[in-house]
Amino acid sequence: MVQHQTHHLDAVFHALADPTRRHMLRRLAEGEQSVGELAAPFQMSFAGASKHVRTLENAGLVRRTVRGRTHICRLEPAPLEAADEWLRFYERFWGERLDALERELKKPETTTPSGGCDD
Amino acid sequence: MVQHQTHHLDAVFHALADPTRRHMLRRLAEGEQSVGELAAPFQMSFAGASKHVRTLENAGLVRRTVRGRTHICRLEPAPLEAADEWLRFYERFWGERLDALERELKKPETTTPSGGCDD
DNA sequence: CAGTTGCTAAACTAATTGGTTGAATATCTA
DNA sequence: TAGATATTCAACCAATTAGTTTAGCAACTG
Repeated sequence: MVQHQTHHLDAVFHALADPTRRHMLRRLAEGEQSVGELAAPFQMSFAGASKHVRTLENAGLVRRTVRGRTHICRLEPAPLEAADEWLRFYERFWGERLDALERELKKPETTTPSGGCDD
Repeated sequence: MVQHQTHHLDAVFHALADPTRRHMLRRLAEGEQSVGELAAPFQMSFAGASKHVRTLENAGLVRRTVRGRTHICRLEPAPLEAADEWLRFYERFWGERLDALERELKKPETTTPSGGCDD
């Protein structure tokens, strides 16, 4: 099983907390993109966009392959899955009836059903 | 239907990008907590923790009711659902076979199946 | 070879962040 | 009323961030 450490989530959520970077991920969902292609839609300087790609890469959301002089990026879904997993802990709070979940949660000392040390 | 605007996600993901705040949310999943109770487990100053609660509140993740001199916080799941919804767009990238999804994604000009203007 | 292209690196700025402390406010309690 | 409790507010600091510009480095192209 993949270890979802807390500082991973820090980086992942932080990377997602920016519209430019989220937009880049959406583009990458359509297929591989060079840094230049990723940067193109934005007003900002090329170097600026390149830094966004870098933070995505540092968060593990993007993997880069250098082919010639162009850097080809592709989506790395694992950290997104980790983030989703974290979020889904709260799934019962939406959708479900509230009184039902209150009963569920009042069961004493069932600290974390998923048994993790994550926060 | 709830409108999930981009700046909402900015604030939500940013709020989640901090272990202290994620920890607070976990505590709130067990039930209502006062700001003091939320602050207690942490080394930092009370005012510091109070600021974290505030950012959670600003992101819409926490709702506060003032009862007497204590502020009672409870979890507000809607933004978590919005974040999860955003993440689940990428669900096919994990779990699913990769070649299958490549075929799916190569369907030309199906920009965003969920039909939104979100990023 | 010279020039252009794709990209990173470095240095800088302005704004934001996470944290502190000390004071202010309001509520409960003796 | 006086004091303790629960909390925010304001001012401040150090570190980080998002952005810029300029320069540099490979790798293609003629």
